[in-house]
Amino acid sequence: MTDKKGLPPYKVLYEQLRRHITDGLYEKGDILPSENELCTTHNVTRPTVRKALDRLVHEGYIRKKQGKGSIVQGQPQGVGILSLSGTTSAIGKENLETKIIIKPYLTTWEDAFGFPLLNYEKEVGCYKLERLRIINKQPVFYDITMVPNINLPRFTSRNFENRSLFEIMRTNYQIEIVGGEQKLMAITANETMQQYFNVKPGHPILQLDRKMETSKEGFFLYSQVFCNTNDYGLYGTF
Amino acid sequence: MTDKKGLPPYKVLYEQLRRHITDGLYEKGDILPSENELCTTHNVTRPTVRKALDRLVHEGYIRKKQGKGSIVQGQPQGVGILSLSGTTSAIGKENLETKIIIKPYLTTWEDAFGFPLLNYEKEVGCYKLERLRIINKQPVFYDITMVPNINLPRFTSRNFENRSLFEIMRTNYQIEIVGGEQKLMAITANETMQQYFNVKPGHPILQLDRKMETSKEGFFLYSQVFCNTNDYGLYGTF
DNA sequence: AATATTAACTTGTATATACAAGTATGTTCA
DNA sequence: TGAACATACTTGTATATACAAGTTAATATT
Repeated sequence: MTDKKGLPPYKVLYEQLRRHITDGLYEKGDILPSENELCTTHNVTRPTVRKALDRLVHEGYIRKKQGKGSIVQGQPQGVGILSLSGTTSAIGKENLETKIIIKPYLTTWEDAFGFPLLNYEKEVGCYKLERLRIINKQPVFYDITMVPNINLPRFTSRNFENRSLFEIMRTNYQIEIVGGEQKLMAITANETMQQYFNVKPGHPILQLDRKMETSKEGFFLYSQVFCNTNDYGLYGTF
Repeated sequence: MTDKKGLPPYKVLYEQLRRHITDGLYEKGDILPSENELCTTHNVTRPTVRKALDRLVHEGYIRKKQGKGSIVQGQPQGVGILSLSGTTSAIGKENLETKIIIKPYLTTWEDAFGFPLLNYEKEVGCYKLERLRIINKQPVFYDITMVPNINLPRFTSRNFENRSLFEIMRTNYQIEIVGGEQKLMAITANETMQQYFNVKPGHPILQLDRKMETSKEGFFLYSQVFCNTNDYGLYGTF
């Protein structure tokens, strides 16, 4: 039994619950319908429901308590920029505004932020996009993302404003980020950053170079994130 | 069916496999016995085996491939300073030298780096120690650690030079770090850091405030790490 | 009225089974 | 010899069921 996209039921349920949490339909402290209720409403059995819930637990969306239920934790603070998810889920949608500085365009690789590239990646080139993330009217993240040019229909024409790249990958191409590696360092703002972040020369900036592994074998995303941690420190759990 | 410790079978299996990997019985690239084999050798059913394997996958010890098997990944490199372990395992022991600046001493809490303290923690006070970590003769980490003063026999008299705090906790007190939360930000070096790291004023420094959860309920460790990422960027996987 | 008990929930764990889907290997046929 | 196929593995997903264990609230008892 699969939905139109061919997703297995447990993923469908996971997506729906996850969506309901990120959309605020369930708020922090709320209790999800019991496993048995979810069984009947979604016409699946308990192990299937539990598989979906396990994932939500793992990613920090909910917490389970025996005898009580599944308690919504809200935006997964456990899955901040330092672990699995992107900046959107690290901060919470409400106050996050994403501004596209450079729309995705097809180009050749110069360098993947120090990460070695596979041969096929060099051949096909990549999409590159630059974004500025603004929290409560204040620019906090400036990131450059490189996506290898495999078959991603209509990729450049999609709307990236206020939508997470991860979300677009997941919902439109069924590609999920399953892990990755990252390098972290503290630097001082260069002229570009001084302009974007509206800070003085010498201002400390947190730099994050990431290579992200996806559910599609051999397909990686590369990004470089600059973060003004003056007002918003990065938060994560492990 | 439980073992002497009352652990459920899936945890017993998990512990055993995990042990075999960390002990080097299985090496990177090896393929674990198939799920069905593990079923028969451990007298459990497949869902139980899969539950144990799921955990190993999640923690990065193995990786599964449909049609092939469970491939051992070796020691989870995903456990760098940004996730589970301390600085020692993030860098590798070889070139890391630890210098104790202030030996552990019993004191009262001023503040746990912004993390809220439990009442009992405030009452019992804490051990505080300061260390400087030197890589290839170059100071890279300066950290302040606070350990609540529960019953830790001979804690202040132990030798912390060139030994990880985590290792001491694990081997001497059977306390393991099981998770935690952290805040990250970029700052500029203050006078103390300028001195320790031998850098100029205005030098960017990476600051990491961590609260670590242990296997002992209600027992947390707190630390603040300052890192000169000029030559050694922090590296981690997720 | 306050307390102890019971019942009805919740999640946690485990079995037994079935089929789908990916991988590797051998076998057959041209 | 070489390519196509069949087979026997592997993990992935799902059902149906059962009981244990923790939580909550109603009920019975004192």
